[in-house]
Amino acid sequence: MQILLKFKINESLFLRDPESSEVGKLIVEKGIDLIREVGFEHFTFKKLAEKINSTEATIYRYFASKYRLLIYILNWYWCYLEFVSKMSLQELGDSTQKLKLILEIITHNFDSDSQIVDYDLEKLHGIVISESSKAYLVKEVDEINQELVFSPLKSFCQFVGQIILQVNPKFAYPNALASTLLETAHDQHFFSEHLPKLADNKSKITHKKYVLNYLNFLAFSAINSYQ
Amino acid sequence: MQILLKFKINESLFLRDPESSEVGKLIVEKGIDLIREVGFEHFTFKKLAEKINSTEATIYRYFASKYRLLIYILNWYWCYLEFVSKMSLQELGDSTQKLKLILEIITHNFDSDSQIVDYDLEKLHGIVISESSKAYLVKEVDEINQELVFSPLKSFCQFVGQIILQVNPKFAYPNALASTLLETAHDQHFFSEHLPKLADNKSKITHKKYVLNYLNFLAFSAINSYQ
DNA sequence: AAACAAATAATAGTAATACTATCTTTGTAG
DNA sequence: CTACAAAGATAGTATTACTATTATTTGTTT
Repeated sequence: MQILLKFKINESLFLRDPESSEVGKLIVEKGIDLIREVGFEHFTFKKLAEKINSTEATIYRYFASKYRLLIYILNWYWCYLEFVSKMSLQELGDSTQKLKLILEIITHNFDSDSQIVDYDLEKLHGIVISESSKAYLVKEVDEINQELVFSPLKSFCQFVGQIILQVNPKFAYPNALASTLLETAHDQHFFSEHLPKLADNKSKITHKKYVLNYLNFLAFSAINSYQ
Repeated sequence: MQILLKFKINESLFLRDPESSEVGKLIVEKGIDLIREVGFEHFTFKKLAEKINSTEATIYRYFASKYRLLIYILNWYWCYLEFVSKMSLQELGDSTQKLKLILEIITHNFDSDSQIVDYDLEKLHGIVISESSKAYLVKEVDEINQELVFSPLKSFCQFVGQIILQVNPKFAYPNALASTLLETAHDQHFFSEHLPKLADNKSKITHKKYVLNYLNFLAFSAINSYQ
């Protein structure tokens, strides 16, 4: 079975809905490729226009800036995370097992990925690891936060936070731990790959497996420690 | 007593040593102010030149790019962290107390700060919170890492890792936990201030105190959990 | 089939950014 | 007093992040 996911993305992120046309879809799809290839700092609409055989002006009719395109892409990803989590969790009754599954999804140690055909999830994961914090670590964070563009991220973290509370109702930091696990998943993947002294991936396991093991340890030692 | 700290910063980060002249010192000092004020994305050498009544060309004689200046500033900060940690820890015998003190230093809940007069540590802390991950989350990370510009960061994390091992010699993730604590200190401070739903600062305590409490909980529940 | 609007392509242009180059002035060391 | 290095003043280039204008294509209605 192939699944095509469509999420309602905050309309303030685009000028014209990229899902509404072929060029629009190309902008997002090849945008992901290009950001991945050159990094967000070197990514420009001009280069993207060349890649999709279109023009800068056309891309600007969809997105006001490359920054908004990045947040659009991340919004899609955060919606995907929450959707896949909720779908996969239905089968499970035990909240500990639920949290374990969420950590698998966060670290991309999860195979439902292969059935989803919208965007290349591997490339998307690469962007999320290196670029996602650039979405909020900006001077304008409070203004853009008012536009609700971080709602999907908050929503996902609060969903994870509720499952953490199911595991231990007395736990004092459900939202903080949820966001810490997500951020640490990105950081440790990046460190394991590029700055290995900031990680402890000694055995020759994959970066993903290493991160999954570490997150499991971190999450459950925190949750199960008596408050 | 007033303390003036001088660290040996990696020479590949500058073209001319900014410590060697008054303009050089101004570039770093007012650079910290300006990055703080406008954010790294909006920070330019032209604006900095105006602020110090000098010219772009002069700044370029010290630093090849604004990016190198940022890493220079972060290097100073990482050296400061390790230095202050090592100094303060001499008095303590208990390794648990040592780690607690390190968490105070990381979160800036520590008063030796006031005696140090080189750079404004509060402003520096602000930059570290919002901009430090931009130093390594770039496409060029592997090349610049070869220039050893991340050595002070790695050195500090490994120092903290060793103390973690003193607390629990069986602990499997000393370096990962050290880097996680540092990054989480920044993330949670930022979230508590700007995206509070990603944190759990319910009571009306300061961001710093909240982060300190959370880090203490996170660190010791991880370290004391049986491997 | 003609008429229409909407989207896109093609092109040009602007202000700001990230530099590089050159030439002059200034301050200090021998 | 000379020399020489640092800094100032000025100019210039390529790229970036846009905005604007016009022309062409495309799909839809009548």
